[in-house]
Amino acid sequence: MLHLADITANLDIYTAGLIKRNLPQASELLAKVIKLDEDRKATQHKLDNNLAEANLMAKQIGGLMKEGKKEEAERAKSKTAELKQENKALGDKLAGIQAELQGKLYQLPNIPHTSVPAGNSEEDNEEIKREGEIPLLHEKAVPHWELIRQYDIIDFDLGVKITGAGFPVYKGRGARLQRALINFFLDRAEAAGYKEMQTPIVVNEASGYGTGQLPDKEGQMYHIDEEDLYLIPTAEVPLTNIYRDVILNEEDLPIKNVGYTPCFRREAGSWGAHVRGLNRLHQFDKVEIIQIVKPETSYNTLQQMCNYVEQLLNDLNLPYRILRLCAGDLGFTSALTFDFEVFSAAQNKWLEVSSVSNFENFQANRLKLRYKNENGQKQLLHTLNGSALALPRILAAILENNQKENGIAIPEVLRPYTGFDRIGER
RNA sequence: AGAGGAGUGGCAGAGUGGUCGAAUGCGGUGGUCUUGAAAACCAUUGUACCGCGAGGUACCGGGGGUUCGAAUCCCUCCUCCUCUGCCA
Repeated sequence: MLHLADITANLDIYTAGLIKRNLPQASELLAKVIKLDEDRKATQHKLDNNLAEANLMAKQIGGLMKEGKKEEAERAKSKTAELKQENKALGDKLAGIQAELQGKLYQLPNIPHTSVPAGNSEEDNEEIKREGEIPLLHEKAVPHWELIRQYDIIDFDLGVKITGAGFPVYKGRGARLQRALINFFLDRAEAAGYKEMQTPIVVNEASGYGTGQLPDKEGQMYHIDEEDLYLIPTAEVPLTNIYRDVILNEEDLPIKNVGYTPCFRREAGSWGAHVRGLNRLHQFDKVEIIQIVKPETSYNTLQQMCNYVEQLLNDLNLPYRILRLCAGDLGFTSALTFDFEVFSAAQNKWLEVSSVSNFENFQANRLKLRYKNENGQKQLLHTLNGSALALPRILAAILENNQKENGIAIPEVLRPYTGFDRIGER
């Protein structure tokens, strides 16, 4: 959520930022928000004054009662009725204004960083780096959805039987390989100074609002009606909401946490012929890193997190490219996002496996996540996160890129985790 | 899940209708004393909003209600504890 005082102080920047986000009516939207805030202040001021008066009268009545002046007290009481009614109306009005203001603010996305290219769709994303060699596959090479059948390591039909489409069953060496990747990612993160956290994978509404999945993306999350809870679409939600309503000390910073969780996405409407196999699932595993840092260091941190992700891809020996997302493709809460895509050779396709973002204080403002600076003032922090990494597409790329005529070679770094160096015929 | 009990400031813990934003203790911060430290003593110490300021308002688990007035009474939800039941 954008910070109201910041908007007022830097109206031009915010207007331009939202226009870049393809919100041509930004100026009117912000004017409305500012107007609402002014209304809020005026109404609250009036209500506060009235309440002060009512408090005073109540005290006087109390005094009169004590002195035994019952009649005077009764007379004073009758005078409060009108004031009370007025305050009730003012209170309702204030609540209405606040709800409307809150609603408007919730609908405003974060403003893009200056380096974010203009654009409407993924077509306009800027490729800033390409690394690694695209493997030459043998003649009979096939996409991963063939390979998993051939080697019997992932079973979509079983998933359909148990649950439905998009919930695969990992079997034998397939399961082992996935577990190896999870452990590899967690160990690496820990070595890089991230603290491992195991969180709930079901969250309440407040958490959804805290990181920005709610109010507008509820269609993307599975909802448990009975308890009014949501299945997490990413570990970002629980990992970051740990710090909701928290005031940190300067020496606690930076916060660096990592968590492995399953993630659940309804992906309503995004299914199609181009999405096959492991490319898009309703349930998938992901290791997520988050950082909470002082505002002035957050872009260094973003770079550092990108370097970290890059190193993982290098170590897995996967060809990848890095994209700077354009304004139109940028997530609602993000100021700057780098997407990492690996090349899955048999599909001849780039697959997004990580998204590393700086949210600046957008989430922190919703979360009320602050720290006490050296002057004792409370200041909003910056939050960042990144996938490190998302499992299924990494798996797809490993399977496709490393396929030989007699099996699939396991990347060196994973062998200590898998305990085998290839996946062969069943 | 059923029965009972409880949720108060960083922590512990008083307060059951009116000078209570809240006693007291611990902790924190500043100071006195000391070569230094400890102890002792003095002062100070919640959050948010409005206001240039003086100051005002709200907050005693969340929401609603009764009352001139609510931490205190009522309703409701949440959480924790004890006992019973169930269970990985």
